[in-house]
Amino acid sequence: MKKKDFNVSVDCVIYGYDLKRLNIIVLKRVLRSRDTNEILIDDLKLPGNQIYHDEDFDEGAARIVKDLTGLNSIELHQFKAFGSPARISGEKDLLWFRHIKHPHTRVFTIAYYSLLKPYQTRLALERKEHARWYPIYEVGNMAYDHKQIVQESLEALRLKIKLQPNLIFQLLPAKFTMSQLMGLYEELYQIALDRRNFYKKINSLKYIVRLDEKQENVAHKPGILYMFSNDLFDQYWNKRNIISS
Amino acid sequence: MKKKDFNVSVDCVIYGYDLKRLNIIVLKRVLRSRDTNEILIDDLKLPGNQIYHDEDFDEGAARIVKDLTGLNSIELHQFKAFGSPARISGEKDLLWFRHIKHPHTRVFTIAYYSLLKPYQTRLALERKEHARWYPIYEVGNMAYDHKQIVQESLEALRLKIKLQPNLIFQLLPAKFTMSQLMGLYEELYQIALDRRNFYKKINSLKYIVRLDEKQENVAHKPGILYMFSNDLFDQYWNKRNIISS
DNA sequence: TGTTGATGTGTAACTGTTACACTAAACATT
DNA sequence: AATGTTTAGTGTAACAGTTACACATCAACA
Repeated sequence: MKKKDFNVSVDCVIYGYDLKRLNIIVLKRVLRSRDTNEILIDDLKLPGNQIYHDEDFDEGAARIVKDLTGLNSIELHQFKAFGSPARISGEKDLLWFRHIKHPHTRVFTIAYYSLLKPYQTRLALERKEHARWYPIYEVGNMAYDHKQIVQESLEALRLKIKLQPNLIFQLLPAKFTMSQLMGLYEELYQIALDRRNFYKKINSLKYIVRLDEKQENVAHKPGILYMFSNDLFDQYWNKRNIISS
Repeated sequence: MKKKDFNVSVDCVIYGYDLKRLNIIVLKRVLRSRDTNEILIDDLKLPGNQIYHDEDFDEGAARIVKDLTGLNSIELHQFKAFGSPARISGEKDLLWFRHIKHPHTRVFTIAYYSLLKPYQTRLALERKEHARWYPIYEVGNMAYDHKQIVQESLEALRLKIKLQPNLIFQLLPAKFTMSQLMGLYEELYQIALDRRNFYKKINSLKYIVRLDEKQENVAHKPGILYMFSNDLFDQYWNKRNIISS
């Protein structure tokens, strides 16, 4: 790359599960005409920022999560760098760059995802960009190539959780029922699971411990509560077979 | 990032299996003192380059492989971006930048790995950097953070092949014996496998077909030759279980 | 007290994994 | 021609995990 007409940024796909649907945090991108006040752009983008001069990618991503949610020490997973020269070439994107920001430059972005509990999170709504949770399977077009970034983050997350199932509990409350865990698997992988087999499977995992408590105030038979133990996970988790069938 | 004092490059970890050891392509980095001709630096680095102004990461990586091996249409796998401000801070690295190249700037790199057959590959040795195959488990210190990049590429590759075992055949000749395939698994994962169980497992995979041929000119019982069928793989390959044990 | 709606549970067939030891084939050596 | 060397090829039994499948239970509410 000869001329330095480009920027490097970090974008985050932040996941949350509200016990019904899988959501991500999106920001609003709105542009009004200065003259007519007509809305020229009104769509969604991912939280992201250019990284600072002496900042690591991981630090940049942590800063974005912190600014947005106030949460420190959230686990971040870098999954891919996006840098196609064409990634900012849509009509709206060019318009946005022309009216609001710097002249259009090539923008590389290092994409991250992270997992958190939406009901324990207050979004920093004071920002002009109006952050909100959005059901991931309902996101339509987004700014730039952010739709693609979301899609690839989902694939990366699904894969990651197959390999490190402990991560899924970052999306759940500390105490959860079997149905809630199963519902999350069904939502994340968009499949239907058999309840009896699921119970059997989970019961065989030593690191998910059954508590002596039940759900309260539900209008049906209350579920038994379980919790995930990180210590037991570390103790029991072993690598799987090398050659997959 | 406020000042644009940085560059973006692509580095490639190119794997080859010579039926004995797993190798990667490395380049020599040599610096001699202008006055005394004393060797100041003599170590190894990964093939890599800054990307062109209008070039995709994938294109940049393809260009590196092409320049080095003459091979087109090699599959490339982006696995991580490295961009820590400290990644170029070793004594030798700073020396190298000072004497030979630009003033030291922050360098981001998008790292790729790819798989090829070393015995079908002629390295472009005319380059001053003297490319060569190097057994991966014997690489010592490398320039910059390249040792770490190699290590992480290996982990990414091991994972990838667990999930997409078809890729492993890119490292083998079109016709191979069971022992060769098993040897590659043993080398890649640094484990010992049981031959009978391995044979049973492989025979159960419909996409690995037994040919009516044997090894020739070997000083022992010749092995039966097998080949991998991409078509059959696509037909039979299914996703595995969601919740890993 | 009955209705509603989600929870909790067992078995049998099947599939894949593990551990384990001897014979066969080709070439090399004498 | 006989022998040695080296690697290839093969089966079984115990075990572990996966699948498919139907009915009784409990809490809230009307």
